Amino acid sequence: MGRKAIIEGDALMAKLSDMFRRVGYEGATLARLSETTGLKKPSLYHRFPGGKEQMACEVLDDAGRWLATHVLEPLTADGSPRARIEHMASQLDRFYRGGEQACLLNLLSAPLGSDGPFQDRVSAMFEAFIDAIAAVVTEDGIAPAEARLRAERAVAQIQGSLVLSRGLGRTEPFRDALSELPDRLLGQ
Amino acid sequence: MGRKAIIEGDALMAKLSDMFRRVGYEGATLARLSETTGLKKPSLYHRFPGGKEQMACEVLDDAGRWLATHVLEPLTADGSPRARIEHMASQLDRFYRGGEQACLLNLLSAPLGSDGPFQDRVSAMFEAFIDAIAAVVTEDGIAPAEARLRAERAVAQIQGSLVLSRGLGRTEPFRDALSELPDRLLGQ
DNA sequence: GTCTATAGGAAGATAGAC
DNA sequence: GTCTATCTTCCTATAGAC
Repeated sequence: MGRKAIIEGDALMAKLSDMFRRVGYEGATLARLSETTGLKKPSLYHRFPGGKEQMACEVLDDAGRWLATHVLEPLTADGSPRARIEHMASQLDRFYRGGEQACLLNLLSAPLGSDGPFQDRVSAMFEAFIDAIAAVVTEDGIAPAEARLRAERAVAQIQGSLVLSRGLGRTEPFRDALSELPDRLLGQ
Repeated sequence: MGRKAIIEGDALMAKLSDMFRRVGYEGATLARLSETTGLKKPSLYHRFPGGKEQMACEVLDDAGRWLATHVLEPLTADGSPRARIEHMASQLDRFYRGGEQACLLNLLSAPLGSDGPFQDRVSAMFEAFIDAIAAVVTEDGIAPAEARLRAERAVAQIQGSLVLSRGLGRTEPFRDALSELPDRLLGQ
């Protein structure tokens, strides 16, 4: 029962993800990534031969899997559309730590018109998020085009509330966005 | 009528602002700032003795003045609340180049809980933006607390639509957010 | 699979000539 | 007020011992 000397897979990815979400891609230097994980730089390169870019890609893929498993799949489960959306809101609250953690999709987005190494992953994750929400809204009797519009607006609202929470230094905007989510998606 | 050899105040600030909005604070290296302005690094330091941090501060202040003059002050002008909000939307469309330019307030925000050199400016600008919108909504007969909530949501929607537009590589989310703005603020 | 030590280059910033 | 040349620091990345 001795304490693990070396960080393992899940905890490692969590530490890396934390850093990227806190200071962004450029701000996440190898020195900082090394300090937060307890692994020296050559050890990080041993696990991620592609360096920082590979770390960010794997962190993004990890977040994508968490999103799919804990947020999107439950949207197709049993229960009323409203109950499922409320469940999604509570999962998003965990995902973003009550609004204290920024979104990787914001921090790793390339400038519009260019294409950074993460752009395909980012846009695919946004699309998957929007599609899953739109499906539930459609299921509740809203026309598909209107449902998709509402889903896009909801995703934007969540992203923007995270930006605003960070900018204002308080998490109320994020928590308000979550609480407003069911009515905004299913209203009238 | 000879061409100016050296870039002047307004054009200089525009170039710097462009770069910060495209690649963020860390991505805006002095080499890039030098290339885009046509001024060598020592010339930039001559004009901004505080270096990159001062450049970002002045760019932020510049944006704050533009926001106050072209977006917020017209909100207190003549005309119906709806007409003023529609005018604000068209000014925001210019400000963000139809959704193609990111927002400095997003790119220069410090991690929640810490306080970067721009955090005071960023939160003050967000507050001013929210206050100005809330005042118009209140003027239209909405209770002050509800008006402020709507204003916060609207600012978050705009910010998030910019994030989403960048992530998806298309500007529809931003333009949709602008068109939805009047109804969302003044509805029922 | 981890480490110490270091290479090689780009970063922010400055000295001093013109 | 601009420039060439340079400084120091920090960055990503690797060599090679254990």
